Amino acid sequence: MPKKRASPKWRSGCPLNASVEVLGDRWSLLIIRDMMLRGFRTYKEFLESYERIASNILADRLQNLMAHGIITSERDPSDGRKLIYSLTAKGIDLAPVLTEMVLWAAGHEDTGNQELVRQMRKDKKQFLAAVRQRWAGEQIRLKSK
Amino acid sequence: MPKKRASPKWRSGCPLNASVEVLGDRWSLLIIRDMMLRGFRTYKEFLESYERIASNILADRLQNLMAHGIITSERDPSDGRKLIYSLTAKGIDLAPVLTEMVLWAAGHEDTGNQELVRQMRKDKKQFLAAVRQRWAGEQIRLKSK
DNA sequence: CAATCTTACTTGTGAAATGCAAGTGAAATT
DNA sequence: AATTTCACTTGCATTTCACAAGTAAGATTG
Repeated sequence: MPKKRASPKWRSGCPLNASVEVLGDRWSLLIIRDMMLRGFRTYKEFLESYERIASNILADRLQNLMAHGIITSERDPSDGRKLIYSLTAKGIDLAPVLTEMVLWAAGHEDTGNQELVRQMRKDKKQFLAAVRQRWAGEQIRLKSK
Repeated sequence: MPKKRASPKWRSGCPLNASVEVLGDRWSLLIIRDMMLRGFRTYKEFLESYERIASNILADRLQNLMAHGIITSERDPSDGRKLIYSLTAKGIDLAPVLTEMVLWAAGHEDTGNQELVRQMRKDKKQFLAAVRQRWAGEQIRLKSK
């Protein structure tokens, strides 16, 4: 179900172009990966992720993802400093995109994380269902502290 | 089947990161779309594609895609000025990635090209088979001129 | 409850990527 | 022989990115 355009105008009406304009940079999809696969939900967690995004870029990408309705944020009720970021339905729907990108690279590049790849290859549908399941509750997991 | 790494080192071993490092810019996937879906095969065709890539960026992206084994090039036997670009098997294997990106955007953004989207939604497998079929011959189609 | 620490950012600055216009050389066409 | 086409380069201005440092609000500590 198409919605109003997030940005005033696309370079073109091609849906692939729209995806590229929203997600075609070196960080956005990694942030989504961290949320989807690793359960990261705070700025600090993203900052400390392996690829070492710069803090200003992270702030910018989070704003962008929110502006496009892919994630939302809310205060952590148990710690007023924290913002908890969540995937929206639109964000969760990126799971198939991430899956295919992972499988492509795993098949053609020298990469690691074979466990994830095995799981994705074994049963793509089930993997996607698991991601949806994980985010279905939408309750904020508090750190066990 | 993992191969030797194209670039000396990735930011991380995550396959998603590898994909993002190779394809995570605003043009590479559009070039692949033009080849895969529209049958474009020359520099001039890419240059004149709707989104208007700059000539120096196009040259750079084609080099990059070749360096990563996603496309190859050869002289047009019937016109020594032209280079004919072709997708490799690795490039063709990006079809599922493109498909999911198209379906995601078509479902969540206000985009056009509904015919393509309908076709992809109707039968994803068949659509992928058609792309493979189209590129299976690997013969150079000469312009009917 | 004041000092310190955490968290989520900003700000400043240099480096790199991008975009635009114009040019170049080899091959084809007229 | 002159012109056109093709696949790029080159030069330069603009934008984005990256790194380091700083800041303000809220939480924790002694």
